[in-house]
Amino acid sequence: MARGDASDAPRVDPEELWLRPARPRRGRPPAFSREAIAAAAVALADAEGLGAVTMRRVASEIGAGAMSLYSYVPDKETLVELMIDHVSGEHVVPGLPTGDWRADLKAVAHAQRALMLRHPWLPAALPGRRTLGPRTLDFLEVVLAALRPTRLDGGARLEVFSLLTGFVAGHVAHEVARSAAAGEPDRAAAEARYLAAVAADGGHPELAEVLAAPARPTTPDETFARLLDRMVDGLDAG
Amino acid sequence: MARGDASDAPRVDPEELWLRPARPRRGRPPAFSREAIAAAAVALADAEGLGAVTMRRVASEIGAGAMSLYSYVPDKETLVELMIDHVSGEHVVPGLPTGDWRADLKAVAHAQRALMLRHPWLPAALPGRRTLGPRTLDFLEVVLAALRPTRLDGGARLEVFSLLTGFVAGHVAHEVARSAAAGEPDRAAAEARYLAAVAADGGHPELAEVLAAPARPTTPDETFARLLDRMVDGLDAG
DNA sequence: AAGTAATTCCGTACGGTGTACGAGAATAGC
DNA sequence: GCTATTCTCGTACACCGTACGGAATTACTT
Repeated sequence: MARGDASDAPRVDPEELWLRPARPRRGRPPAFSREAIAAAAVALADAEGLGAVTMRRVASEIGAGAMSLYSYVPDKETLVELMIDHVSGEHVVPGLPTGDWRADLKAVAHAQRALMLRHPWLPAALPGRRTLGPRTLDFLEVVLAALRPTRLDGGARLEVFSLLTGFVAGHVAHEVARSAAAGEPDRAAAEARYLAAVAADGGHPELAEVLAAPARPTTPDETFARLLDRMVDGLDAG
Repeated sequence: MARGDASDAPRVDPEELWLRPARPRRGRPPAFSREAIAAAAVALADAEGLGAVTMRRVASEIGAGAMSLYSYVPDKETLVELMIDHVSGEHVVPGLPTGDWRADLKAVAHAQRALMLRHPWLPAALPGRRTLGPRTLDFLEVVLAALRPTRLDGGARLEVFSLLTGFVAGHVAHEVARSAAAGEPDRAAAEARYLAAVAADGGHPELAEVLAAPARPTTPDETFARLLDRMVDGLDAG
């Protein structure tokens, strides 16, 4: 990110954020809802990228004044948190757990990837993550249930969850960047020339060999499935 | 990231960036070097976080006017690229390959983690990555060499490299966030209360069980090593 | 020696960002 | 009706990346 740092922010209380009282008894009634705001922000990010998600932009999209958002959200960072949890509601995998934890884990990972391809800004937004929202916790719950047959202890199961999420996010980020680069043939060609030049200097024989070998075409789906299989099959059942 | 998007940027030619002519024949001689600029930016990011890295700040740190940096770098994004490649020179793992590719891969991953702990902004900066700089290519070369005994084809070896890097980055990002949160006991307590409240509502039995189980203390090093072993041991040689 | 082209240096300025502040508006309880 | 409470949002500020253009400095050409 060229994003700000994560080391000095005045974070928000997750209790305040996620389990807020249903309605204040007094005062002017809110004209919008966090749900609606999150939905608008997500739509914006989907259409124009995370960079287009601005307080002013989101507010105007929803028909509100710029500063009104701050009644619902203390921070822009929190808005992003809301967005993440909003889309997290989408990846439901019906029929889990099946008892075959490896298959379940793979199904979950495929759902995560589908979600991230649908919302390409997600992998980039995830690293700054603060707390897990309710939708994300629902998802966590499913993964933990799927991992029950492994007899891993609680901590280890949480680790596997974050390992899996991190893997998928990293992979999809790569995938998205790659497909974006493919849209600009000039740049792709320049990059290829650069790598070729490096390979030609003799200092990188392994790289040269890899580049020289004809890359047989594989679809992104196949590549992901292959890597995922490698990873999941290697996980020890404890 | 709450960072800008990666889908519409006017990228820079990697040839222009990385294999620039040694010196222009004419014109005023440069007062600084990309190396020095990158070093200053890295020092800044190490000390105050990636958010403190602004063009003006870096320039003043080096004793230059704000706009002078644009003679060396077309973009702020490119500056970050420079920073990444600058620190990539640090993770040398002597004596590779040994022939035991799993052990080599683990050693490499540990070196990567050490690097990222030394430069906590790195995991956050990585997702926007454009091209691989020379230092990073040196590192890639080592990993490819280590993977030679696997007889994986070139594409698969590149995949393993990015899988490994992504895994380490994701894990360290988590680690850094966690240790930052530990510095604010109020927030950590609030988060714990929030999770306890969610667990208490009965809708997340698996989560409740995990939270109820006493977490036996493990060091971050152990945790990382365990996850890494799980992953690497699972990689197929084939 | 003089001129010209190339390159770096950097002050100024512009549009855009997150958000602090505070004055108004709308509601509920007393 | 009064007051407390909450949402609304115009204005303002500091800061960001960077476009622009003139001054400074060098090397090549003549």
